[in-house]
This record gives sequence, C-alpha cells and structure tokens, in this order.
Amino acid sequence: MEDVIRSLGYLCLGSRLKRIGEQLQADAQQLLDGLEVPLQSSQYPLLAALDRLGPLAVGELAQSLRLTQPGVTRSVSLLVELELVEAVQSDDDQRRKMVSLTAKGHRLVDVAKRSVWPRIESAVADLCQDLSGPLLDQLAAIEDGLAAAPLDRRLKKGVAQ
Amino acid sequence: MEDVIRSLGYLCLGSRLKRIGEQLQADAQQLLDGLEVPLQSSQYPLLAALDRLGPLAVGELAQSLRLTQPGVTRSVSLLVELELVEAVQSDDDQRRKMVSLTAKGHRLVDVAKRSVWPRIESAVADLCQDLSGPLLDQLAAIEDGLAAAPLDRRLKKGVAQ
DNA sequence: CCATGTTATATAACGTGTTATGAATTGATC
DNA sequence: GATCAATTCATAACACGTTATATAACATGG
Repeated sequence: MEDVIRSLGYLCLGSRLKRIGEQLQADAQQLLDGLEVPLQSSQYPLLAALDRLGPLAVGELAQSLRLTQPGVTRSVSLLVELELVEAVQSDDDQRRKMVSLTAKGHRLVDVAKRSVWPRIESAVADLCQDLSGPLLDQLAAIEDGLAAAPLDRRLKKGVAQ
Repeated sequence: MEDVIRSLGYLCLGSRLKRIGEQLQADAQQLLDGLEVPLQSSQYPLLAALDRLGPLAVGELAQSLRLTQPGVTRSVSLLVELELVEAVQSDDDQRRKMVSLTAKGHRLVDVAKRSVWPRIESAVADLCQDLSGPLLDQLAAIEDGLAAAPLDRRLKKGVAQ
C-alpha cells in the first residue's frame, strides 16, 4: 500500500518527521526497558539537561529543551513522583522552582550513560551511517532501515555492552 | 541557552524529529487557516489519501498513512462531524467501513490543492533548499531556518497566489 | 449448522505535546 | 509605600498519537 505521506514529499514533511521521531522513540524504549526504573524515553532529555547543566528553574529547563513551560511542569511532577528529581522554591525569588537530580536520579543517569545511551547512540548512528544527499532521500532511507531492522537489532558488539 | 536535544545528537534524534515536525505543522497551520474550513494541519494527510487513492476502508486508510487503526477511526469521526468525509458500511463485508470524501470534502481538497498546498510545498522547499551533508547538520539548518523565518515568510511571489 | 478462530472497527486509558488562563511573587513608578 | 505591570509557575482543556481490549461479522472444520 502506497505511503501517502512519503509520496507527498515536502507538503507532509511535518507529519513525516513526527512519525519517524515517534518510531525512533518507541525503538529506543525497548533498549531503555532494561533499566531499573520504568521511564518513558521522552523523559530522558529532561534528565540529561539537568545532568549537563546542573539545577535549573522550570522555565530554564523548558528553554534548554525547546518545550513549553506547562509541558515541563508536568514532566517535572512525574519525575518528582518517581523520586528522580527534586524541586524546591528558590530563596531569592519565590516564584522560581529549582529542579535538580536526586541521588536516585543521578544513579539512573549514570547507569544509562554507561550502559544504554551509548547503545542507542550507536544504533542510531548505524541507521544513519553513510546517509547523504537530499533530506527526503535520507528520510526514506531511515524509514526503510527501521522497517528492515529496528534499533535493537543494530547493537554493535563491544559498545558498552 | 544551550539546546540540549541538539547537543545530544543521535541519542535524541527521535525527540528532535518530533519537535521539528510539530513546528512545521504549526507553521503550516497558519497558511491553512485562510481556508473556509477550520481544520488542523494533521488532518490533511487523511484527506489527501482519500483524494489520491479513492474510497478506502478504515484499516486501509491506516496503512496508507502508517498510523494505527484507532487513530484513524478517531480522525474519521471528526471529519464525518465536519461533513468532509462519509463513512458507510460495506455491503459485501459488514465489518468494513468505507470512507470517502463528500462533495464538501472534495471542494476543500480542490481549493487546498490550488491555493495552499503549493504554497506550503514551496515554502518547505525553500527552507530545505541547498541542504546537503550529514542528517544532523541538515536538521540544524532547518531549525535555524525556521527560527529565522517561519514558513509564512517564505512565500514566493507567483506560487499559486 | 454450529463452534471456533480470525478480522475489522470501536472504545477506553494513557502519554506528551500544545494554548489559554489564573495566582503568586517581584519590581518599578508615582 | 501603594499600585500596576511583568514574571514565574500551575492548571485546565484540547490534539493526536499510542496500546490494550471489546464487539460484531466473517470463515472454516467438525
């Protein structure tokens, strides 16, 4: 059956990018499911931001992820619930709420950094390797590549196994 | 403020593609808002599929868009409500529900094809023109390009205006 | 022909993004 | 110092994707 969105080219580029992104996240989820904590792949960027940049206010976190503030507020609530993150009112400005990794959050990030993120990165790199040329062609190659072998079948031996 | 998702490269490619896709759809929405019918940009691919392929059962529609069946079922309900689409039980197999454009749906598609889709296509092509090289670099160029000038500022004179 | 398995769609619940808006705090101006 | 604007976060409502599951219709084998 014809893939209409692919056929429409630039006209449906937005839909197409979203679709590929969702599939990549779903594929990555399978690799993340091995970790101790049950957490969706979409929550990891927030943890990674705190890991890279240190404690941040909600609004700063939103900026660093290019998301809206309400979206970040909700994610933070979820992560607080899971005890991966801590949120305390700032002293000097009581409107601000500083978010930081808890010890448990640090542990999760450290484990992920060591054991899972390198695998995801390497699998995605494998998927995208040798891509060149026009964007639409590269996207088609990614779609075909994922259909042929999802990320978890692209694990290289020796990569942080 | 550092864009963490961009910095993380292949590791966050899924989040990044979704994010760019959402922005493209939001930008396209502005161009579509000029039409008679208030409809989200994400619904147009379904109409385009029916226009290209003719009447389809719900499951076939899902296949042609690479979406899941429940998602398509919901969109169809919405479009039926707007009288853009008609859904009737198939005679030979009463489990199947054939979906087709109504006269109003055809009119909308025709107007869009003539007046808006070419503009979107041309604006996106403008955004992506001269892109080459590694995927991550092209994505960065798209992000920067959209930030500098959203789609509605990339309308070429003379394109189905 | 009936029982059983398969297929097509519907529905419910959830995840995660958005916009719009409200409430609390801060800052600035008269 | 009181008032008014701006900033920060929270909340509600919506959009649209997913998975899991129910229901109805079809198909097949005894």
